[in-house]
Amino acid sequence: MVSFAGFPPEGEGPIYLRIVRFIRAGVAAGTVVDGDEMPSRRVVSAVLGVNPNTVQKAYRMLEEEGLMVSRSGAKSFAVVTPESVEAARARLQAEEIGRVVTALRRSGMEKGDAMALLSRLWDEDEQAEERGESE
Amino acid sequence: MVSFAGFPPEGEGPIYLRIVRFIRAGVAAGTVVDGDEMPSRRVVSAVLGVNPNTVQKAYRMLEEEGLMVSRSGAKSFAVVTPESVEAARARLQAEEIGRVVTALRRSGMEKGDAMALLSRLWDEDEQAEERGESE
DNA sequence: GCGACCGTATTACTTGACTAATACGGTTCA
DNA sequence: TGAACCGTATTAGTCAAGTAATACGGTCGC
Repeated sequence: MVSFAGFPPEGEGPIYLRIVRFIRAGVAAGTVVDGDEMPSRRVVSAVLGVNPNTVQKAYRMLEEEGLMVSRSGAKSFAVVTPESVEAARARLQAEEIGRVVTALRRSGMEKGDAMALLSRLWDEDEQAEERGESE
Repeated sequence: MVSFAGFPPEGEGPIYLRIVRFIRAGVAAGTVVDGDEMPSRRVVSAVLGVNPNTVQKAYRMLEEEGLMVSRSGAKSFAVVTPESVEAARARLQAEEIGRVVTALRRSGMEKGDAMALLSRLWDEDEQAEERGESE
């Protein structure tokens, strides 16, 4: 059974996305294995103190990513095929960054500048989120 | 006088940010020169069919970036110096990467992985161009 | 000085994202 | 079969961002 132990009580961003991240991290870390039973929406909602629909939203997203399967009325299970999961995520991420790489190179930016810019913006984004997005 | 001719009628994101981008692009492209008079909030609002406060929000942001100056009761003028041009271009580029940073962080990626991915994609894009490929 | 225009501040409306409340039908197993 | 659990759908409440409505005081040219 997939465990939600260690789920950060406070965190960044919407709850349902934090759930998605948590499971994805578990998959990436090997904590979640193929065929693992996922706790029901109601159980997770009780543990986290949120509404079952919030968990449902997360589970739906995970299902669309191919990381779990659900059948109406029955239990849900994790689907972990490391190659396809990693490949799919890497493709999405590469797509995102690829557009920017092309745009930045076209504008005459150097690789080192782009790296530094990414690093700085990453930290800023992190701090902004920790602060609650005000400025 | 800075012109809003060619302002895209439809576009992505909030209106005030599109205005900011439009002016930044003009500064970066040299269309807007130093000391250029900026059309008043009311004039721009009439041309674009939005509320003066929407323009005000954009102008305020441009002022904070050092791209224009405003005095209560008087006209507003563009400030174009080598520094401000560089600032405008940097802002445009930062916006590009900023979107990716948010997307990648939202997908649960670590900073180190993002840096590595950017580095790899940059090299690939470089090599693709050397080979004379087009997209 | 005074009218016309300017930038600015305050307040309220609209919309979408996020979450919750509630109800419905399917599956499982004694 | 029926009780207990499951996933799912519909609807409503909450909150922040974006935009609008309105009013205020400053600047400028006649």
